[in-house]
Amino acid sequence: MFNSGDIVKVLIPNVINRGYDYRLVESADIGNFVRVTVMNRHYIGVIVGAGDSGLDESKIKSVIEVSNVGKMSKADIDWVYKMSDWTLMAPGAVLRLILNVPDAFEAVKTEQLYTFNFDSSVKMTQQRQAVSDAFASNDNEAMSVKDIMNIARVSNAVVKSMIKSGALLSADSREIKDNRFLYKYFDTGSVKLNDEQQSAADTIAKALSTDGFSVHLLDGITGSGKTQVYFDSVLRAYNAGKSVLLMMPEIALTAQFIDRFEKRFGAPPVVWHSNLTSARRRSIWRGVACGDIRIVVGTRSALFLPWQNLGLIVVDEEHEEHDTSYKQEDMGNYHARDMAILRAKIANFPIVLASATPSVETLHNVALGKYKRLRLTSRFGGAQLPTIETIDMRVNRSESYKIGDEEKNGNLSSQLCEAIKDTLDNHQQVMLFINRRGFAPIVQCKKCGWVAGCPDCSTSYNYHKHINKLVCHMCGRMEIVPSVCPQCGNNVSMRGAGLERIEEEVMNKFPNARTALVSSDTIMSREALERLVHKMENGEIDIIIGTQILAKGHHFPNLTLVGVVDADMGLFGTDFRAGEHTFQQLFQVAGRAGRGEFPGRVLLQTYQPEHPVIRAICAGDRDEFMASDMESRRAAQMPPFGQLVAVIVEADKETTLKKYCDELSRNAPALNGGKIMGPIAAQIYQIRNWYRMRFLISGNARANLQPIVSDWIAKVKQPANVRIKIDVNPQNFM
DNA sequence: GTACGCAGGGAG
DNA sequence: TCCCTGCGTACT
Repeated sequence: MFNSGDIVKVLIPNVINRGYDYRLVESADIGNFVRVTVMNRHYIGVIVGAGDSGLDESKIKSVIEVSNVGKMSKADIDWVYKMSDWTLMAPGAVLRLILNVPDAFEAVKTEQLYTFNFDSSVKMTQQRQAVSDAFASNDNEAMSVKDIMNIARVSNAVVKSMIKSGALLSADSREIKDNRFLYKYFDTGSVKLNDEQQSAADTIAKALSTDGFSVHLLDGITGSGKTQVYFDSVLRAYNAGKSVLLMMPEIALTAQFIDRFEKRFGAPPVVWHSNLTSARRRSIWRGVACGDIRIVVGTRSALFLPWQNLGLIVVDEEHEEHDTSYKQEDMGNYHARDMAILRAKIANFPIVLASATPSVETLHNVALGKYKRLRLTSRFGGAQLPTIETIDMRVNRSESYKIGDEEKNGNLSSQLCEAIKDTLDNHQQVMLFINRRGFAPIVQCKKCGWVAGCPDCSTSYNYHKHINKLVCHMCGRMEIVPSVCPQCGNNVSMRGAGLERIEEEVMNKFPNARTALVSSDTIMSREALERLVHKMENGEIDIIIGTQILAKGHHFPNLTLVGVVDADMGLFGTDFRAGEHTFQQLFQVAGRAGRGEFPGRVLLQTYQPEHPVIRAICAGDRDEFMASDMESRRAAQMPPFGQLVAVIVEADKETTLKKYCDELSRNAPALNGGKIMGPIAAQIYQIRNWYRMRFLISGNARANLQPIVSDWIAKVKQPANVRIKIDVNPQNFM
């Protein structure tokens, strides 16, 4: 406890900051949020300890006020510094992840708010639908124009026109009541665990009662009942007075899941995700900060809520796919799973990882005895696993089709087409999986070979047919499609196959089938996805064509055929995780088929049926594949047997970049049992008009690479217009 | 991160 | 001479 007149160290977010000293004018404690000025601007910071700068008294400013909006726990402060050590982000930058709800400390502003008029007969466009979805995902709570624009990702013009047409109704600006998330949870007794589930639940219960750190891998295929097992743990921790965080992929936060939660606990969960209104965000943040909200179900950013007395974290589906599209990387380079484990370790409580496809790293830790594995083997309702076969595309060429007089090369082999036909004849549903958005990945001149490329990124443009534009999948830039080649004036052609081209082929070959397209371009919100799931369940769709967005967790009993148009796509990746990622993706996709009373069939179109990944999928043998993948990583000293740190250097001029990289190379430290590789051009050399080079630092599993890297970077003076991104344990190598 | 101050160069 | 721009620095 500090008193008026004491000098305290305040960590400030939004600054490359290790803490500044301020003088208190009232008493406060470590963890209190305080308002201070930095260069005449106001910031909310956190008291992290006694002041130690040794600066002259006259230079030290006073704390403006101590906030009464809860406190940050001691564990969270420790965690911020440990994350900083691990990721090499400044502690202030890490704190920003927690203090990213700027108006949590502001009085409620008065703004004109609007509600959605669900009775309006205004014509629905895709943009307007997105607005409708935005309201639906917040229970039609009144929103400001700014909130609507942010959440629905539409322009001001769309909102204005909807106000004018009466699709949006003016609501009063009102004070948000802060008590709407104060649910009481109890066991409704609606679920009876089977023996296997009960034994897993008991093991976690024991860990909870002994009050120490442990990691449990809840390992079971979809439908094996993992959710009810960890629900048991959630309730135990909650009843013991602890707070509980349930992390899951955005896409899995469905109405179906919320229903299950409510059925088990008598009230809905507090849900935290990226599309909340600012009022809701503030309310939940404050509720968690003062300990009123003790269970939150959310995406990985929920890890950064100001938790009080956190006593259990559940990470459902640990390897959340990174969206490789142009969505801005929201919070720097960290791995949510590892940071969650770190958090549990600091505060000494158990953590549960639930997955159908655990990562190689996690299985390695199981093998080392660091994590405890709890297996669920029986599939609920006795549904059978699907049969998985390959179609060798070297001998089974795809069939062409005609549009008007034009003959087009197809992408679906006759074997796959026949299987589709049989399935449709049986009045069952088909899923076609292709992990590439748009119509064609390459737009090229047939004569001179010119390829349409994004001027700001070193990638080619993708052609998107439904908007008839060229789209850069790196930065999102769009351009009109050239009618002729800008170099030689000849015709351009669309090469390669994306989702939309497959749709064209399907509609041509199966004109009577009802198709639906699912990708991040067509499904803008969870509500849109749920509408589609609904249609699928009601049998209003025969063939669903989609990207990996389809791979996760939906249960379609009448879906009996899954066709993977290009199973090889992930195999040519250059990094050591390519095999694992392909396996997990195909494994999850395959799991979609035959989840009801009819057996499922999965067909993989491939040019290399002998590839170990493809063979492992067909054999349905996850453990076998993981074991062999782990062996090759051991041989190559790749994670988890070795460590990697990527240092990406970016500059707006190539000369600056080269000069700085040379300087770094000259100053590269000697590494005992490791090496520094590079610089090489980053996998994507140019993004948003910045040039990029990459160093890769490797070391053995016990090496402590972070201090070596940070000393190295600190040693070389960094010029203006150079950015450095340090990625410890990188998941991809862009 | 970002505000600010200084140095250098072009326009008047 | 004035002002704009680019770069470097410090922020408690």
